Amino acid sequence: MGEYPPFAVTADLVVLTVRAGELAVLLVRRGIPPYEGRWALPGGFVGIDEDLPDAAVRELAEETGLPEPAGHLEQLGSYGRPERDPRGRVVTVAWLALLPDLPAPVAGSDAASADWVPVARLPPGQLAFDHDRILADGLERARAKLEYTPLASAFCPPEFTVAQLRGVYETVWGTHLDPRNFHRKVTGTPGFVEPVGRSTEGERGRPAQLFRRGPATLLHPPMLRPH
Amino acid sequence: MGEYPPFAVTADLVVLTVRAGELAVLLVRRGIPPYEGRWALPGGFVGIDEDLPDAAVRELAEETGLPEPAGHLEQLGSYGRPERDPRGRVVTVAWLALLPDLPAPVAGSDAASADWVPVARLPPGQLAFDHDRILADGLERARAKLEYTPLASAFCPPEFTVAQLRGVYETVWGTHLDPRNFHRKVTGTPGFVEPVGRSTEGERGRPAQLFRRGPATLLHPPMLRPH
DNA sequence: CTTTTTTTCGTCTCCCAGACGATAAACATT
DNA sequence: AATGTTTATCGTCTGGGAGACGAAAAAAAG
Repeated sequence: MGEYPPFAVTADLVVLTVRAGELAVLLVRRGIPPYEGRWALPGGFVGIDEDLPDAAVRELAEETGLPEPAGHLEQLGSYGRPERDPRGRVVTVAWLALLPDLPAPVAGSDAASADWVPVARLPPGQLAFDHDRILADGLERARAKLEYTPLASAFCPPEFTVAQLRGVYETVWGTHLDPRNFHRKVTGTPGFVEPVGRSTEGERGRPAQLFRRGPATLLHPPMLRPH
Repeated sequence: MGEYPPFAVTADLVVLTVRAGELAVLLVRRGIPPYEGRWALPGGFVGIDEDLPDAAVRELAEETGLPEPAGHLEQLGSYGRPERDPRGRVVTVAWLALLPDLPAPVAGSDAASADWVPVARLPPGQLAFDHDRILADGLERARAKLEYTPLASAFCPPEFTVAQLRGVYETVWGTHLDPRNFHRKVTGTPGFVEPVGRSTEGERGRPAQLFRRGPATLLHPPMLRPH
């Protein structure tokens, strides 16, 4: 067997979190050409003996500094326009990660500085390579998945309140949800959340019951976006 | 720049159609090692200057012999376990195609024989490489997408009846649907189908109104699977 | 002690899905 | 020509869930 065209394969990450009421994406400032000084999605080359999910997990750990946070990671898609990287023919396998707000600051292991950037304040067309499109696809995927999966809890710490979960939906969708109907829906959908037995203390207002993630993998019926 | 690990990149296709009341997938019989004599998904190497969707469209045209049928093509995902191809490190970008039943027989342009194989009669573990998993993922994607998109019409000819469309749902899902509720749902969902003004002739029973695809890209509310 | 804030429980209405009766319009059979 | 068979299409009824709110409960803030 013989002559295949040689490609480079990378793993790029769309890492999303909700912090301070805003949906934020993890970006790195590029220190070398091409696109020097521009924001880019974190990522890197896949090792020659490395499986694709392993490469994504490795890059995520390198970039966030955490071993394996209790978030969610799934393949988003592959992008390989011949001109997308001026250095050569590079196909990237993009991944979508949803993480709870990290208490530890993001310490980039390599020299490039990494930071959370609120997506609402990110002007389009500013990212390196075709990362604008990859980010847009990741955002759309995340918004859609909140409807029919319990993945909103991936943005929350292990124990959370219904109001926290509602805040995730409101931030990701950019909409307002009725607290009473949301409460009924979440607690009434089997397997979505499980009561932990304790309540919050020291917060404002009436203490809220604490929940953890339920075993459900699909929401039946789904949580529909308003309008 | 310089030293990236070299990969080969292929485009593999899960091409589905509904024929004779069965869901069938397009498979090729491999004529050379590895996996000689086994069924495999059609596919081939991506050209060094070729965009990924272009490679998929090209492979689809080569394998079906048709220029660009009125079906649907979307990226399914990428698969790249290091041991998935004994010839070397090959990452494949898999695509899902939904086509109407082709009047022309499938004439494989290359020596390998291609044929439609009903998925129900395909024992698991029989496909080359990791194509069993890719096929399973493609089937699951297709079944799920019928719920919230009008993509069932991609399995139909340009003009079709409500009963034909119902038959697609029933064979893909393997369920029975009530003809009256289905008719109300399809004709009542805006943008799903558009009446063409004519009716069928010479068929059994009362003539049925002909429809064509509507402009909707998403079904609101979705067509839910029973149970 | 009152006000404010937030959680949580109910109620009411509308829409939609599922179950199913009834009618319409063709062909097949006698 | 009359009748039966098949399939399409329209209607009706009922139950569950979503959206819009009212109201009570349980804490902190003033």
